[in-house]
Amino acid sequence: MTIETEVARAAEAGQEILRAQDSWTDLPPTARSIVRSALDSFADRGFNATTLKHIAAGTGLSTAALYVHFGSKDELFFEISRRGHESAFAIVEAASMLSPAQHAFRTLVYTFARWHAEQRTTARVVQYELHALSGKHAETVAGIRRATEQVVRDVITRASGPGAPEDPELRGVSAAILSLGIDVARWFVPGAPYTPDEIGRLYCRLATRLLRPDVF
Amino acid sequence: MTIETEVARAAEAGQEILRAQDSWTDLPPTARSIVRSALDSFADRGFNATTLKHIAAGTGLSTAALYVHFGSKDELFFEISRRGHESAFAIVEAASMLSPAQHAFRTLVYTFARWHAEQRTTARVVQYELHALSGKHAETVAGIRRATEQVVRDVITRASGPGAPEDPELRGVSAAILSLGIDVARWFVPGAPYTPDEIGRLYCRLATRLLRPDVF
DNA sequence: GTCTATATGCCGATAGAC
DNA sequence: GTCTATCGGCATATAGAC
Repeated sequence: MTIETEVARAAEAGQEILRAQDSWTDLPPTARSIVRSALDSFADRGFNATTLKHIAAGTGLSTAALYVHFGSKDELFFEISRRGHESAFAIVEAASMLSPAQHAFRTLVYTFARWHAEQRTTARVVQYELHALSGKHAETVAGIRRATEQVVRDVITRASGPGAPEDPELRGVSAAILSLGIDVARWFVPGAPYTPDEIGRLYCRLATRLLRPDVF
Repeated sequence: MTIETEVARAAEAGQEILRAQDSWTDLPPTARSIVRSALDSFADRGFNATTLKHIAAGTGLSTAALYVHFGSKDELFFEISRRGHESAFAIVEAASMLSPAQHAFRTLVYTFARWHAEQRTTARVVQYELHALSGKHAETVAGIRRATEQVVRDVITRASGPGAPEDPELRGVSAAILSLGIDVARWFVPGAPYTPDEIGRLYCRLATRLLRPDVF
């Protein structure tokens, strides 16, 4: 079994997982368009630089009309951030349940990286606008983040053993793989030298090098 | 020559490079304290959420007094961002001039990663507040960024050959190593499980795995 | 160079008509 | 549910005394 075959299998499984994600289909049309507009602005201006005027402009509504659909700017942001975090958790968890462990590992890396490219606006809000949350909102999101990171670490640990000498770098490797995936949301722009699929495949191969340089 | 010996040599060279960096010693004391206060606030609140009141509070001055030392909030920010970018460029360039190429590579990875941890406030402004720049300011900074990335890519290319089969993943490996270093500024907090030195050494080993899984 | 006082403008949010 | 009009507050920046 070559590495390329394994990567191809991971890519297929990852695409399946990403397809299953729906975004905001439960909301009525007006609320959904507000969310889309807010998400875009939060992603490329940041929370503080985004005004209600920006959000309203993307929908054709007045700023006053926004308050019919959301309680406040803070609550609108929280709802977006929370659902974004849940989405990231869901894809990671779905990958983690595959077997064998090494297939789960590769699928997780592929899916996580590709999500950060494909859902770049959501991912930016999720990863880079945490400071805009406070109090109970911040706690809720922090909980989801911890759960996500735990799943990633578990998958990596399972994939690295048993049957192989324990890698003393395991903790560091986990941190690096998580870090690589998240940072995609910072540098990726549509039309970049890589497509989301290519980023997923690339990181899948690189993660394999990081985890077990001797496997292939 | 073991990998550990090589990492130790890179760490030593990297510390030398970082020691040579001075921060704002050319500014008069009041201006320097304004910069320090602004830097702290920009780093953990972001540019837009930082008010002149925040900056002034960190210095004991009134908001009006700030204007004696800096033209505007935008110019103060630009000066901080520009010098931060120049600092990042300087350490990368210093590492790039070492030889042999593989020692330059390891030292660059060590230094770049450690800088993002140790100078975390500066690094956050540099890497995550680009949106606050516009016009000529944005262009100036973009130029320094391009130069920095070019040096990194060149070092990695030189370290990977000649005398070895060309790695088809070379571009991707460069992107990943740059990405890993930058993302340290996002997740690192003082007192984390790793010290800046440990992060540098870890990333030095991981980068070696990424570049040439077969070398050690 | 630093202060207090203030000009000016935009922000988030609300009131009330339709 | 959407609008126009507006409130109260805080932001950056300036004026002018010391």
